[in-house]
Amino acid sequence: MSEASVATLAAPVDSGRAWEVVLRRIEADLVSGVLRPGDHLPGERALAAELGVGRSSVREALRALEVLGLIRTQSGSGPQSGAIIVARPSGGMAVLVRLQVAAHGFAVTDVVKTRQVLESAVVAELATSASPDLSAAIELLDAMDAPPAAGSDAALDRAPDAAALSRDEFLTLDQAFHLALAVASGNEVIASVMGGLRDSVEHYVRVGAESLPSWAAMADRLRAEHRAIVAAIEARDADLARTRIHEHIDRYHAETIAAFAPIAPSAAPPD
Amino acid sequence: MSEASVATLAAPVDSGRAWEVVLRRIEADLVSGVLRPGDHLPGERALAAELGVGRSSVREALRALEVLGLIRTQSGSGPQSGAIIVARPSGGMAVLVRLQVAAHGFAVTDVVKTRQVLESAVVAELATSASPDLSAAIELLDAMDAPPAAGSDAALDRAPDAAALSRDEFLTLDQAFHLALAVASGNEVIASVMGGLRDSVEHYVRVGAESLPSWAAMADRLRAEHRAIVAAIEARDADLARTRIHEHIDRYHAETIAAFAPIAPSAAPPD
DNA sequence: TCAGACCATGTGGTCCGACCACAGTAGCAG
DNA sequence: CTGCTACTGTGGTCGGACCACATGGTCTGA
Repeated sequence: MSEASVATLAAPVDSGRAWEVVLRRIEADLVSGVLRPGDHLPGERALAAELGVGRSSVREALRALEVLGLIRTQSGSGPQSGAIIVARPSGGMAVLVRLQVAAHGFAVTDVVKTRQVLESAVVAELATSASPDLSAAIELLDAMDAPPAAGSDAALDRAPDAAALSRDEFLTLDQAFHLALAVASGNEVIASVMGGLRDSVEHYVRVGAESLPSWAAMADRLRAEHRAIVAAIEARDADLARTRIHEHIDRYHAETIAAFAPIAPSAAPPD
Repeated sequence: MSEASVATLAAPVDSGRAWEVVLRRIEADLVSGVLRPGDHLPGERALAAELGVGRSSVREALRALEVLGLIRTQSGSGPQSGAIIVARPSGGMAVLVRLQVAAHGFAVTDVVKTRQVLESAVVAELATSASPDLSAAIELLDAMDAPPAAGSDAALDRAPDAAALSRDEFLTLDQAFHLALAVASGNEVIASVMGGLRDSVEHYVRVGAESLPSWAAMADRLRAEHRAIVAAIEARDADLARTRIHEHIDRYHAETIAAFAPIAPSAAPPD
């Protein structure tokens, strides 16, 4: 069975493209348990020889798996090199959603509405959960509050000016907070989809944030709303948590995206 | 213009792998509106020359886009050949989730839960909508009822009298019904995500359906539940609609997926 | 003996050239 | 005008070649 030099010998079922053969094989190994998260895939050359296809085809399949977030590749040698089955799903869904939004020009309002639906469910789930672990989310909130003089070693290199965090830093933490809630709810699927949706409108959010009359005021309100959401969860008030995060997202996008109204590609690339 | 062999001319920023450059470029064209659904991408050779990368790298990027369900490729010549931006967002999400499930990245229960969240929101939205257009969904329900005592060549070894539709036919219509509800709610993003999630567990559903003691009974119950959901929407009872579709999905998967695969409760790890 | 430089090895990343199968299309022959 | 054929362009595949990189062993000098 190691004789795989000629396709006619080892491939009774061709089933279309060569890279699909590779993909199918890897999926089969995944399902059967031969391959597990953390395992190394055989080298590209070995895989090609084993399956009787060219290395190019193997690479195309590997590329597909990589964008799906299933594997991670690394050049060089050593235990970290090669293609490794990724344990935690991350990124793939985000890329997918972002590209589909880009391709279909899905209305931003629909994306926002979907976020509301998902995040409402997340906080409601957390509020009705026995002992939700909000520590990660709360840590992020603390980081968003943190004045640079707080002694946190993470703020060592940051200039201790009046504005504690830049817009980008704040928005990154904000994104992480929302994601942390989803993760805390234990549903990786929702977390992944949420991440993708957020990514897909990220550009609009950041541009919109630039044109706010007062970013500091906005940040303050967001901080307060975040705390209120967590408080509602901790108070086991699912309905209140739903309402608060719904309005939180509503206002957030109303004041950023709507700020520069038409989504029209204003182009104007700086360079 | 054809001599763009040197990357320094057209690529001031290298940004890692060559195929990522291609991916980024296509995404940018998608976002900016240069590329729209239905459009043809430039040929692989042309794209390679334009971006100053090898054709292999272009192909890897195209492969990524293809598994993501963003493009469709076709050999030969003519208007249908080449890489075309796909109009309907279908397949990509299904592949992603299926593989992640296979790699133990996603729990099937999480996929099901996410469906419940999204579909509950959909029916609630429809129930509170002024004049929801359920005609498409109802047509599908009628088709599921339809007893085409003959003609259905798919019912080869099935009892031709009692079982009107084969399992596959029924499940296809079922999928279409759920999707029709999402489309009727007007949120394409939710519809797209829902479709992908449903597709991704389709395999498990079909296998599970094989082992049911009585498919006819199951089909009857599903039909009744579908009608009940529509009735709740038409009665403008959002809460009832939510409850009904939630339980509908619950039972559906409880009797199929759980039938052959003991799924560990995600929220309650044994400890 | 030990530390550092050095090279052999194996990995993915990339490019290139070649060939194939396929599907239209233009052109020719009838 | 009709029908067939050859051409053209597309993606699909393959094999080889080279690169950059990281590791691990070996060699050399102090």
